[in-house]
Amino acid sequence: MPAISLPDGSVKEFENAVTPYEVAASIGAGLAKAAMGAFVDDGAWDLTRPIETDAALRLVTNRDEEALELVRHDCAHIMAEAVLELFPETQVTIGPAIENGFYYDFFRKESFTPEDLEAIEKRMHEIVDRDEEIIRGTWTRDEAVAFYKERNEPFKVELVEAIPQGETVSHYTQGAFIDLCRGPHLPSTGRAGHAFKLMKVAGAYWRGDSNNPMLQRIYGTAWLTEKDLAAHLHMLEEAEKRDHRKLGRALDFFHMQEEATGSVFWHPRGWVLYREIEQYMRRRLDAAGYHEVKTPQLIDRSLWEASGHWDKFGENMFTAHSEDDRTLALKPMNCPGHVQIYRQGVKSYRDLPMRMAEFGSCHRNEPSGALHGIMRVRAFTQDDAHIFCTEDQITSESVAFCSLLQDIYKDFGFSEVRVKFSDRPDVRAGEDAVWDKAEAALTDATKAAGLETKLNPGEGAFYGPKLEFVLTDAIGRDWQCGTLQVDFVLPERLDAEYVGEDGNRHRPVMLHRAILGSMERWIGILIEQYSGRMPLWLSPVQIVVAPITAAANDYADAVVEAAKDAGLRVEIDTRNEKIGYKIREHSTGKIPVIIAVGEREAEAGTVAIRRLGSQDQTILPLAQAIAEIAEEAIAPDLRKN
RNA sequence: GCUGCCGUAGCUCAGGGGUAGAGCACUCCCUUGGUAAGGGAGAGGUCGGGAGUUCAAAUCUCCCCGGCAGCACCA
Repeated sequence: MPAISLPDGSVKEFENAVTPYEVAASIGAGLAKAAMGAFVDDGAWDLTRPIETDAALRLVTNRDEEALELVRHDCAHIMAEAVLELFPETQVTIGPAIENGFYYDFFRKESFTPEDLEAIEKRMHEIVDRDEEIIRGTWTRDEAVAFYKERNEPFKVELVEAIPQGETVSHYTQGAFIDLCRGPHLPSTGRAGHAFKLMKVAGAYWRGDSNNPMLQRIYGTAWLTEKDLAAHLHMLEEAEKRDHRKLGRALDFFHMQEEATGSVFWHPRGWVLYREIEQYMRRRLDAAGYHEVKTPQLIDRSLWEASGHWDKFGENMFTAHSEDDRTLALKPMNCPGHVQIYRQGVKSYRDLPMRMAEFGSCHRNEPSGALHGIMRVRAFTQDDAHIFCTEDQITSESVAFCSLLQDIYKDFGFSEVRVKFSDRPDVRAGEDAVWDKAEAALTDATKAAGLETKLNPGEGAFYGPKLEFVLTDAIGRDWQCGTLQVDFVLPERLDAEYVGEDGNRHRPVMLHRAILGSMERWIGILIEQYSGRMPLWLSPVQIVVAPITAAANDYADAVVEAAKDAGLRVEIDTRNEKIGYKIREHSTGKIPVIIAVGEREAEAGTVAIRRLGSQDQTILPLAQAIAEIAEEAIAPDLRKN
């Protein structure tokens, strides 16, 4: 006689086992209709699965976030059913709900074509219309193995065999389709609705391992309503327009070409932006007590062997050969170089912490499939620094770094950065006690800096735990930008030391840290963040002066001179075109300020200012206008003083 | 690197075994116009590269290079 307690605190008693649906119905017909799933004692539960003991029940209705996950997961099953109906020779593997939708991985010799996707999608709608009941059942592990062996489904067999002996596994049946699944699911296929769309097919390795066979993954998006679906598709369309690759070309910032795969040709405008960011960072680092250095591009392989990088990343390093038969490597990172500078002369504990920064130009032979615009390239510049310090200084240095990073991100307009905390991997160097210390120091630092972190278990570097500061691009892909890593290994390998207070030699700790990560990636993210409409202080061209008729050209020149004197980046457009044409062109060119001047302004000594994104114009005296714009164009760090 | 798709003018794209197309951009001429495209004329391409099939290849086949999406990778 189960007693079911509800979120409002009430308790309902039932004579026999009862399903969440029946509980809902006992409360009201409307609720029963809206119910899609349930949580029983905080575990996800099918609406039609009986509850046999006392339990806390929470119903999931179409208003709850969890309903969306149910729909998406059901869509995955419906897609698998559709695929099997249309292509019976296919083997199904795994198909979860994901952000914005779902996917299912299939094994089939022939590739799915775009036409196949259309047919599958059509069949999915039919399956929804059939409103097949979705029925939960259970197997023992051995029954499940036998079932899939008989069906000759090796992928499923492998999945089931990974389950411990003696455990019960659940399966769900809809129509002729049965799938091994933890659940829960909706009561019937009709409840999934029609607000879904298949998006793309792509390869994906079985169990995420590149040594395994490649499967075909079909991605779909699914929502509770058609309106939500349309909104999502519209959002994707809009996001595409913010793509930094598109905007980078359109705004004449940079280009890339075959002869230098994965490397950026910076155009004058893009380079202004780059330099503005570099200069800003340089000021921030100077103020934070860093010392900037520059280390060689080509370094003998022996140093990379000593650091351990040759062993681990040798295949991804570019090499050059000298006349005297030495192998030189184009530096893929700056750390070993910095240790060489550190090692010059004897260091005392009084020299620590020593913060060594470099805008380090690095080359890595990234796999071709990894390249992506200027976000993932083979030649890039890190805003890298290494802090050599004592173990006691780890926490304070980390705290200082985290707050510096946060402040800088805010200056660039990123108020929300996600932080991943990657702790000790299975294979690692260093004593557990050292790891305890390093992880504790990092944890303290993030807390002190007010950062919330998400644990990324076992994903730390082999030499230490790390923080990853992650930003998101226009269409929701994650990119690691900043990082902070605690390293006890390299100082040992490259023999860095200092003389302590006790007169003995000690190993310093190295904190590897980057704020922007790579200049290239940062600029890519920045372009997408602002849709190319850069803030005034970063904008390569801050003002375009557009005379309305040639009679105003002389006055326009005077305006340009005034702007230049105020340190502004200004261009003039004296082309024989109408003002409307010039406005349009410079608006699509994302120029933040357009100053139009005609004979009226020339006579009055004023300017007509039009801001990007606004239809309005403001008439101001020239000197006042320039002063106001110049004030606004001051970099955020200089503004603070 | 793997799977799939793609590569035609500066850009966006159409075409498709028999003389290479559009819009925008570009050049010149006319227009001096008051806030998101004034009008006209012109120039511009070995159809990513190589090999093959064919009387004939931008078009079909194969190899290579590059791009896109996802997976794998990311010191």
